[in-house]
Amino acid sequence: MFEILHREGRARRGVLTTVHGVIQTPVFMDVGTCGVVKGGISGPDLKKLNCQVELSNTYHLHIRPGDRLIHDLGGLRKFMNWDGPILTDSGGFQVFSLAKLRKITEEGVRFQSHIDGARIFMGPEESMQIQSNLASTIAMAFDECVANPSPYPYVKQSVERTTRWLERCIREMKRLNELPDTINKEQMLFGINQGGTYPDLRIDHMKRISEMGCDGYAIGGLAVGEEAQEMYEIIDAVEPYMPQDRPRYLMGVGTPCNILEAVHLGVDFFDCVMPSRNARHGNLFTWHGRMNLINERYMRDDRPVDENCGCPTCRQFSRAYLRHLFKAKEALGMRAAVEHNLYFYNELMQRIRDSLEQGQFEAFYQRYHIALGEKYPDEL
RNA sequence: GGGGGAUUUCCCGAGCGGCCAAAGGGGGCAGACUGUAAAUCUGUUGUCACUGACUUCGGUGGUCCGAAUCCACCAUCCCCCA
Repeated sequence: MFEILHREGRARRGVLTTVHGVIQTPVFMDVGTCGVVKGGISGPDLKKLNCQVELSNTYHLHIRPGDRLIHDLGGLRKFMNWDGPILTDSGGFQVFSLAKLRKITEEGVRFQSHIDGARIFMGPEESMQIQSNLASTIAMAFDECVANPSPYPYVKQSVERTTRWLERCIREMKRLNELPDTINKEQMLFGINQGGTYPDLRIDHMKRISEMGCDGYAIGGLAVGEEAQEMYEIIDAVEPYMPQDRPRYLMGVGTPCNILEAVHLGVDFFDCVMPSRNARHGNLFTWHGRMNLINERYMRDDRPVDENCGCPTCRQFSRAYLRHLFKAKEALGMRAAVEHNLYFYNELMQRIRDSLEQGQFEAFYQRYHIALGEKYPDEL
């Protein structure tokens, strides 16, 4: 159940209660596609980084090690030693990202495994079965994520199919939650809004799925090719049609600025590979903007990445040392960088929540919505 | 003492008379990354007054219209025989 504690403009400060714990929103979910956050971050590590929700992926875990195996070992939470809530993505995004390796029909999607080329079929029922086996807290509906821009007629028929797929997801989940060997019989289901960059398709679709009684609603298919401004316009257009009493999740987004803008527009849940991926590439997020750790200017810089940051990395290592670790391709560098970025993202959300509780969100938004996107200033 | 082979731009290494400021790696520098086929990808890497000019391929001299490429000597390194 979802409860809204405070509002400021369209922004919401809420609490989602789940069988695996309480989620304070707005929240960022740390992405661990294959049952681990890349860079060597364990479940207990995530706790120290103030992670509330871990996100894993249906498609990847189905291919390896197999969802049945994970079921037999007690579910993904036990498997990866993470005792908090998990959201599993449905494989819908792989319909987009593995475009060269798949074929879509009404029934579902035929993928060619990116690991060994084996043919895999995934439709709404299969996706729900896999997610049920993984026993995540929240399952995502199986959708088609379309690249932006895509032609109107294609997006229209794709969205209609995604609606029919949602009906099948709901039916299948109901069935699975009643089976005796289902680990999490309270699994929640979030529906996903699509419609590319066309406001009318977005709104029509949102109206349709909002009547279908999902536990939450996601906006998918954004940050996949369109300009940020266009993304905000879509959120702005769709948000009024999203149920007030359900969490809203903007899938795969994004930069700290994107998140702040979207909270401002009424979104509660976020996830993105950006903090972990950029960290692996030496790119760190700070309150002064983005720092490229491998830049020459940090060679002799004895200071932590951010003097005011409480993360394990900033408490232990200098910029110069981290730069050295990156240059030497040492695993510790990546791990330390990922820890910093995840801590930063979770800290960002904490500060957003605090500001909402204090009625100061608008001021917070004005102060940071530009600054967070800047390049780290030379004088610092 | 005799015979043979090498020496290329930061490093390794291709080039064996014009299309060579010189392939390809590595390293360096910078950029990208948005429900993760991503410890990946892109650009750049002699100098400058940069759609052009100048200096560079161990050194010095030479052959030729033209040399990193051919010749002579010198230097350094490696291998083989004594």
